[in-house]
Amino acid sequence: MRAENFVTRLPCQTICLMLSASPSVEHVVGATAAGLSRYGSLASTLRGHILSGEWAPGSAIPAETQLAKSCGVALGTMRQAIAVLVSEGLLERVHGRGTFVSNGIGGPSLLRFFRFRAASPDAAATTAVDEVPQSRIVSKRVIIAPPEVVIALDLPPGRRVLALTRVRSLSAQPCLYERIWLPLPLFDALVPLNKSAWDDLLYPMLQRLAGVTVHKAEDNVTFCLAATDVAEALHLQRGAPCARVARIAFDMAGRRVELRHSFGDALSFHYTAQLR
Amino acid sequence: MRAENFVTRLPCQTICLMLSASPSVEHVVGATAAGLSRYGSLASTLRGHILSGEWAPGSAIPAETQLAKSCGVALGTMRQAIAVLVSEGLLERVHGRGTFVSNGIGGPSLLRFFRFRAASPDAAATTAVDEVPQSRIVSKRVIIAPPEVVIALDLPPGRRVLALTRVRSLSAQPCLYERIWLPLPLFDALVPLNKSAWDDLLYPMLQRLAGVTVHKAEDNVTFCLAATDVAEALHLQRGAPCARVARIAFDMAGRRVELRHSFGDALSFHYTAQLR
DNA sequence: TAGTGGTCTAGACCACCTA
DNA sequence: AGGTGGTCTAGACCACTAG
Repeated sequence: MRAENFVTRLPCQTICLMLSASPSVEHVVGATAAGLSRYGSLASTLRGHILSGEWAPGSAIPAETQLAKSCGVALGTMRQAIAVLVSEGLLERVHGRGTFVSNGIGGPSLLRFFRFRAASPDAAATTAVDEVPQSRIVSKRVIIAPPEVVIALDLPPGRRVLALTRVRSLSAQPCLYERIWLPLPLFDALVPLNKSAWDDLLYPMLQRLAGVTVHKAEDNVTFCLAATDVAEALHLQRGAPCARVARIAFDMAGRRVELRHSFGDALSFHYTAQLR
Repeated sequence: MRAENFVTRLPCQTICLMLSASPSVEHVVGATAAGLSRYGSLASTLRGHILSGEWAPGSAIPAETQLAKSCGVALGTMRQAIAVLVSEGLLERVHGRGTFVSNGIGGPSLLRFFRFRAASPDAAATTAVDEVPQSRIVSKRVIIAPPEVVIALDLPPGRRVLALTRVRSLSAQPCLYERIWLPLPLFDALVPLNKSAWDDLLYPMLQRLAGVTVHKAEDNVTFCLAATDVAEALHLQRGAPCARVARIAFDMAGRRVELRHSFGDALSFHYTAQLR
């Protein structure tokens, strides 16, 4: 239970010493350094510390100078290793304060490209983005993963998932109907939760209760006609045009940790993306 | 020595001005004089060379060592400056060959997130992406920019634009109906072009005939009901559900150089985006 | 073989933040 | 004031690509 810095630094030092002491054998190592540059190996080592939870999300990692010294490399090399993880979004540097493990993406930041005209008559819509929608869990049950979920989350067949449906509202106006699938046993901790115990934002809950940090997501926008449950929840006619956003969320290790289908009234929906 | 630092800093700015050779780069000068880092100033200088056309898209820039020497800075500093432009997408480094000015984004790469189910029954759809749609210009005329275009392209009111409509087809099947607005006089060179003289891909034409490199774009996805012209072009019922992608394209200097509204059958449309 | 970018070092000093 | 990351130097050697 000792997550102290001194303890965590030892394996790094060991590996680094091994690499530098016998240059002729340095490519033999399988896991960390397989024909990699030195800063690449260091990046892998640091990544390991993050993924193992040794360095918790939000916490500061040791200073560059300290890391460089304990790994026996020049400062610039260690900075380069850190830069790799920064570009991956795993670390964040703050001038004068330190380098921190990323907290992942929050719920609101994922809504940033997902707006509703109804909430803001003008096209600017920047104000509406800041408003976090209220969420109400409609149903919650454990099921065997349906084929579509098995494929999207790359699960072994027969795996159980926690299936949620919820309605999200802006200014008490229902605007999104969501079906969410969370793989088990990863999210076992969420199964006993009462419907009313869920927060408005899911991802902070996943981090707090299951230790899973959502770090990346892929959205797929399509169009469909409202099924009965969608229509009822959004106060639409059955068969009304709907926008559907299918999202796959990834954790820091790149594992697929959530599939979500969000439905909204097609005519009051827009989605923005940057290319390049 | 502190004195040494001041001494070494002065000649750099002198040489940089000499390199830029055109005092008309006011956006550079303003930023340079302020408390910018040295590599930041160097980056601005390099950017000026690219935006002025002195370094043409696709061509190699001088070697790092040479640039560093002529600017009187250490190699590492020049590398940092180059890295800035690489991260902006203006430069691309190729190990062993050189550093090249970016050619911008091609037409196909902008279609990468814009796919049609009809063309590929299964969800993978990677094959269909490589297929470049055939384009047929339906109409072409010069008009005063409508209010929406004025806003989207940030034009002075009363400005003329070249307005195009075109139909794009995959395997002879019309799948996209596009309205395109190009600001004048920037694209005056395209005005006299015959309808049949247009290529399937617009952006390479913009570069070749008007010297404008499209470098970034922003897509906004919404849904609407087909107007008469859209419906006819796509062989749909009037009022049928349509996906609309409103795209604003930017050139290397960040100017808005195109507004485009692309319409497709909503039921055979999907759009993918990565978050973070 | 010559030229390019890529990696790495061992320092120095600067800018920023917190206490 | 003391710690953090940010900038910069002046070298060295390696890896890749070309003629």
